Amino acid sequence: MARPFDVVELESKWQQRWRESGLYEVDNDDPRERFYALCMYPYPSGAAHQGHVRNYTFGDLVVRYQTMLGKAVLSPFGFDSFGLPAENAAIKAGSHPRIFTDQRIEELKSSVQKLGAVYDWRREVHSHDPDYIKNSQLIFLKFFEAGLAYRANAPVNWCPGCATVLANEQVNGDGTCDRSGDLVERKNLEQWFFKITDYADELLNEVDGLEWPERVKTMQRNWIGRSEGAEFALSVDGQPDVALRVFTTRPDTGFGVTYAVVAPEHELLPTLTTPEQAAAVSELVERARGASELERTASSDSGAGLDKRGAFTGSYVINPFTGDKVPVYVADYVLGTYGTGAIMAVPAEDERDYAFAQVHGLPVVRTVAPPEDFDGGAYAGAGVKINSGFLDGLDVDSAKKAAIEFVVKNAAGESKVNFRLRDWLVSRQRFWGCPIPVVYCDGCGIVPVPVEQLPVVAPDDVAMNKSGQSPLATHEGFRNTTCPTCGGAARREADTMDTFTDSSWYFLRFTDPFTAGKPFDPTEAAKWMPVDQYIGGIEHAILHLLYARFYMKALVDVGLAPGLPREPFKKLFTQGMIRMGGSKMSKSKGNLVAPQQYYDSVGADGLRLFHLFVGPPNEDFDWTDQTNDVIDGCARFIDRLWRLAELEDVVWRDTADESDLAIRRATHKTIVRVTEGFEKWGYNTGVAALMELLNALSKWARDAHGAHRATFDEALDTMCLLLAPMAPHVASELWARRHGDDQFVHAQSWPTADPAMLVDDTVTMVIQVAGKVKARLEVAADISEEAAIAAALQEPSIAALLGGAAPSRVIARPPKLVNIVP
RNA sequence: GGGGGCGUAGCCCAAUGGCAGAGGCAAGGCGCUUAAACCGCCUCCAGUGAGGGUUCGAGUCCCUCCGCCCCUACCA
Repeated sequence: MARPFDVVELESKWQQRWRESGLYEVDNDDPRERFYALCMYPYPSGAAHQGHVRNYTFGDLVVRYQTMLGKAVLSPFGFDSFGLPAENAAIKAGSHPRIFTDQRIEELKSSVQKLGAVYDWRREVHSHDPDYIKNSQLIFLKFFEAGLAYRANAPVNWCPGCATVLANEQVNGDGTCDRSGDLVERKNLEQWFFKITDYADELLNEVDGLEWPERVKTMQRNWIGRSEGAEFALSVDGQPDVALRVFTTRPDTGFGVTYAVVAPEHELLPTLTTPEQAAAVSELVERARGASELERTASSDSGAGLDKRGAFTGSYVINPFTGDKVPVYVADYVLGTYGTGAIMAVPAEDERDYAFAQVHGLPVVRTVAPPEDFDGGAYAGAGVKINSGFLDGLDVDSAKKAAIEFVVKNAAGESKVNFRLRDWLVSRQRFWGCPIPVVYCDGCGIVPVPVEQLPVVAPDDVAMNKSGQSPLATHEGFRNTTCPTCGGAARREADTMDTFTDSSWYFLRFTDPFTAGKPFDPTEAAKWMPVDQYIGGIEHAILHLLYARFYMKALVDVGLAPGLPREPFKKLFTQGMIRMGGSKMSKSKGNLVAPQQYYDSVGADGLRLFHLFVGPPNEDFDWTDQTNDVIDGCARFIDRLWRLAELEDVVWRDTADESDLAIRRATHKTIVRVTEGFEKWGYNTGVAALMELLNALSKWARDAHGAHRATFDEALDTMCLLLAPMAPHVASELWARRHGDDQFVHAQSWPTADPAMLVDDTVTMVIQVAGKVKARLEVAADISEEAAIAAALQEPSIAALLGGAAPSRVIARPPKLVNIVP
């Protein structure tokens, strides 16, 4: 595209001037009202792609807009610089992940700066900086001290491709690794956990008060997965010392329990298995152990394969409600990790139990009367209790309460709340992460590394591999140490922490990156927290946001963040994703579109305007063949504005006339529309409003009728101000050309509309008959209801339609509409 | 299976329950030009996925269905 100015030169000039001006460097004691705007800090994967562009454009808009509203806006940037891709790349290249990472950081930083996004770079943070590592470790030790970090042998998700353990959150629904796509295996290992489950209730309850997208809030609630019910014991027939504890959300269905099921991992399974059934049970257990999650969850609807996925143990338990003996099965549809790992099965009121019962020929006893027209198997809805002894006639909710009372008295029961949320497994058998700061001593056990010895930093000469063993474990110099307590020989922990631990507190470090010796000074952090506006992708709706919320609460509780709010992010905005050819634009899909070519042609401003204009920010959009044309269109808008500002052959009039009034009104209405766009994340309509104003202004200024200077200046200055957050470079340049080279448009106040300019003298009033538009009338804007009705009825075409008959009803919404119902 | 979102012109998208069109892209035309591009001006195009309901009035609210997308899932 031929541009009326040198876009590359202009943009780099202003980027330099912003840096030099320090306009967006804010100090913690800034007297202005504070505002903390934050985009999720990125993993440094190389030069920016359109997803970054979109993200940081929105973030920059918030920063520049809030600044023009007179606030001190904290706008920090940093890098989530630990992680697998760098380690894998280093293994491949035979180099060190730090080299790779630092390179990528420079690339991403440079392309973000070329976007014209402004940050307080003095506060830049990298997760892999020794200082950051030290503080991450200090937090770990505080968690350990408080009992929030613990070590346990646990079945874990092992990804053979990544050669590491994964958190539950990193395993896909089909049992594959979120990152590599490999099938995840189950292994028992000694691992470090964070006790996020201690906060399950708080994490759930406080979701309600967050100004977050409903969708994200729902996802958080579902992930935490609170279920209310009862836990009680089933006594085992013939084994008086053994009881099988089960959890249910439907204690009211107790009379319908026709069998029980334990998970293949259940500790009582050997006790329950009779010699006759041993072969069948062990076959089932082997199958379940070897089976991937994928196989294990397959065909759950159809019931196909269920015969092979369950086996009778040979034992019976007593249904405490009926006193009946019911068989105990082992089946892989019951999970060892949820509830007690055992269930009471009620085929009549649970679909999975029903499908299993059908296959294994187990009886079905209804305890809730289904609706008359019900013809399915299990009925899980509301209704009246039947076949349920003392519960008969009750509704489900009352019956639940009564049944819980019953099991409390008769079956060692209690009402119980279970969560789907598990403790957070933070150990990773990888090199490029924050080392876990503990040592193991034969005499003293687990010993935390003393704070004054932090950070524990990995040596550079570690052989990285994918053997599944932590690379640090192979480095004798690192591994062998002395016990801080007894001075004897000890071994360092060789695992590193999940990188989600780094991203769980970086927003706090940003508030106070200068304090040494601790993660942040609470009084400094309290000046900015919580983050007023957090911006990021929907892909972080569960993991990152949940972990960060947990960290915030835990940091307060362990005393590192006294006085700070327990929720870190007040408002959250999740941007829509960019699709291309039907799938998400991503590095792994190889369908990235780099911004550089656009920086060179339409400029960052043109590209920014495109991302703002293409549609609502929270909605996805498709990058198509037509997209480049639309981007050109956005640059064309900038060019048209430029030419108008530089237009020389305007006929200037000395006095204002009616046409000036129209332009002034258009100008002030545009202020309202663009401001609303900023407040309601409707940038697309804001850009459209600016285009509209430019069209009107351009036509008016070029007309032989001529323009009045003050009107023109007001309109053009207003456009520069409104565009300052959206297209900051060209807005800066035009402002400086109009007001002097030392003038910054971004140091100006956001314009406010004159209310007098927002009302028109006359309005087109629509006259409807029975809801259909029949006539239009130009009326005074302040017309009364009576006058509007009178005018409508007097309108000849309306009078003719009514034929002299009195209308049965007239609805007037002056001055816009009168609706006559004949 | 559960949850959420979307469906308006050839395309992207606007419309506090009140005239379906603000803006852009594409297409076509005119002007400018030796010509083209650029630039300026103009034109064209849908009755809102389907069907019900509420209302004086529905793209908008409610219900059913269709299509596409995202998230989630043996969680007892």
